[in-house]
Amino acid sequence: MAIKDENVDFFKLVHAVVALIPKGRVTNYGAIAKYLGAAKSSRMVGWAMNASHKSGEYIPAHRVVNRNGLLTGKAHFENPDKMQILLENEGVKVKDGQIIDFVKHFWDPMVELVI
DNA sequence: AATGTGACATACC
DNA sequence: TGGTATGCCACAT
Repeated sequence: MAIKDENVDFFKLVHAVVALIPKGRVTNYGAIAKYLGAAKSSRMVGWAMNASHKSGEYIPAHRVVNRNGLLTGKAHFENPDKMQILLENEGVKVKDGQIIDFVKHFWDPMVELVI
């Protein structure tokens, strides 16, 4: 216990960024990865999301989609439809698993968050 | 230690 | 215009 409390895992960073995503906004894996300084680790972001389930905190993974604005991770939710519903509930229009006007709703941590 | 994996991204055909 | 292939890096076994 308390041996590696301050251990900064990549997951933790990803969780932190995802948790900072404003309501009604969405982002993609690459942007988060880039913000963390690992632009080529976009896959790790998705991996972190997978671990977010085990994480005690709530991670709005539904606000994270792929570069195409497609809800690729919906299958990993408890209910695949829930991801779309959550987004629509926040004002993000989703059609057939894809975000409409993804660019409008896009939230770039590099821009919104001070580096 | 080495191999496998993955909720992506990019390039090529 | 869409499928295939490869890169990429951290975590799991």
